[in-house]
Amino acid sequence: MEQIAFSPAQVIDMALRQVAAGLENFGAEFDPQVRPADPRHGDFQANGVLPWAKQARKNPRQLGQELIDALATSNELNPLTVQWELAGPGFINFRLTPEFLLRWLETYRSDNALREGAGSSDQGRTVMVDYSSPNTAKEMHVGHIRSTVIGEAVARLLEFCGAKVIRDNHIGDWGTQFGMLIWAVKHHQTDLTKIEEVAELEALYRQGSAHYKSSPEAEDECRMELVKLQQGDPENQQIWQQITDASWRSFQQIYDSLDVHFDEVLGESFYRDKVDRIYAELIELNLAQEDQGALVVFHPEHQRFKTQPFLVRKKDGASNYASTDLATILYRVEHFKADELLYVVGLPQSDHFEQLFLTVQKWFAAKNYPVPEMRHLGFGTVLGEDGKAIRTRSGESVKLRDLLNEAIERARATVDAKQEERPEGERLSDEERAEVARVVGLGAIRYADLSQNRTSDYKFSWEQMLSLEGNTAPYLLYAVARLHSIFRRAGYTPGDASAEQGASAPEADEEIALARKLLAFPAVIEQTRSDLRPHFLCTYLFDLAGVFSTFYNACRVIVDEPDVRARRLMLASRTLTVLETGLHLLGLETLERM
RNA sequence: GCGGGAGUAGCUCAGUUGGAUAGAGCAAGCGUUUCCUAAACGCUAGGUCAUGGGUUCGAGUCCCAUCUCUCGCGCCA
Repeated sequence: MEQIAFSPAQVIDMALRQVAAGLENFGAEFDPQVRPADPRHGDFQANGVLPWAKQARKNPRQLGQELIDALATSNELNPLTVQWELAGPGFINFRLTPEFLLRWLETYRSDNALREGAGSSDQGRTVMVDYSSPNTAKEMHVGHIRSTVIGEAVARLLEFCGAKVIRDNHIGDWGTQFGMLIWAVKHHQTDLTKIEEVAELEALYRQGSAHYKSSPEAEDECRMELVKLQQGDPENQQIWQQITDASWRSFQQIYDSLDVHFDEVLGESFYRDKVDRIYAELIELNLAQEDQGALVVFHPEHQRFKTQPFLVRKKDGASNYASTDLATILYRVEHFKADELLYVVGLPQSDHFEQLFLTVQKWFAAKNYPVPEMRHLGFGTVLGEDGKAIRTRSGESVKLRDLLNEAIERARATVDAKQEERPEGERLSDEERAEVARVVGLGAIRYADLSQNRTSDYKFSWEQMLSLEGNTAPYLLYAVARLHSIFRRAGYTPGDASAEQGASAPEADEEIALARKLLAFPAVIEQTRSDLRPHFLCTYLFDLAGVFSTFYNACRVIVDEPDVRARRLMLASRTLTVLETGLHLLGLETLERM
């Protein structure tokens, strides 16, 4: 039996390339541009003939005809699994047959099967994802949610595609604020080991900062504490360590609730003894130069960076985030053998990363170090209802913990309201309601963030993200819960092969539409992976849930005809699997009841 | 001043890198439940894709200009 490929689009793409390579009017460099198509036209379309014809100054219809004729005689594609035709100005439309849809659905029946199917694309690749990155002694706020949530989704996606992923939290645990903090700790006899909330550290910081500003002598006192810390004074070192530990205990609570776990937490302090080598190599290679007392890198070939400096060492000799970021990249390549480095950091820092990557490329090339693929996964700002960066009424940044708690509370209110509408016997227990509220509330925040294009700002709206309608977590979670309910009632376990025994190929319009949507999953994963924009996956899951609802409304699943019932159970089961797999990739938990 | 990002339906947003008649959701209006979760589904209406030029078989997407908003631009990260 012929093997069923995970990605039909890829098979079509390869077949077209193969055929084109042997044709005089095409060639090996022909890119067929296979894309998912509007369902009216087919499952996939190849657009590549048009630009090719344009460049060759030939008639696109004629070239297209030549290509599909050759495809027909080549045996690259089996006409029993896929049919094609030339359309419009020169598109080639491909339509998968119902028999193939059935066989694909029989093959890719579980999360594991999907994982295996997708897992070849990044096999053997080591990717480090740098995300979340809070500063110690400071509360995590809304600004961290995007980095944390997007970073986690990206990490999961890459794992799904077969990469070895190293999650690294590059915390801000070194800097001038520690002078003030240490001073405050010493003058308030604080027991840092008892601290569980960063808020207490923030209070200390405010005291230290107030003192710092009170007089020139006070300023010197704080600065002295910083100098002692930097010189390795044991007492200050210990206080610093305790501040870091206390901060981490607090962060950990949030990470636990979000199910985010890091493989490494190598903050700025980790690299402080690794920056001297950076200075030395950059100077040796003539990449860096002294300028106004500081060490800077210019990029003469770059419009802006020929004059806008990349400042790698301050004039007082101290390192900054440019130097530690450079040291970090070297470490990630030398120690972790990373092939790809991803930075989930806000878009305002794009200049920094552009300069950073440019510098690394030149430096590594000159030193013959392997140059990793580096990408800044920038994201937009979270805006309040007024369209400005989100703040509390008093003008402070919104604490992440408060945000998460409020989401759960609001979800709980909705859960309770919905329960009232149900008959007595079908209501959830108090415990179940709490669980539903937790999953829906946290899911809503996460999904609202991920379903938005990463690079654009987005408006934070409780009403919208917790809405039961539209492209939201509650809608999708409900679709999942409903599917579970179907199987409970029918007395089957989702994915149970015996329930699907003897399934016939999809027939009704709604069945075919659902099957085709399910088969679009591989292409969506590819697209999401290549751009690392989770909202592609979100849009797909929302569409899938909608197509399923239409199917579910039109086609009764539990019917008498065995083959029809088997195929509908199979469609329902696959929808459930794809929805759950997708939501889990995004970092959402799913529910069996709600 | 230089540079980045953005401007698509009343609102919130998609639009797979130049492809087929620009799509969703909310809000508005109409309809569907003796039937597997109505937290659902179907239908209607809603557009000069900021503005003006240009490139070509073809532009929301590319190039130029203009307007508006926003964010960066030497010792914070």
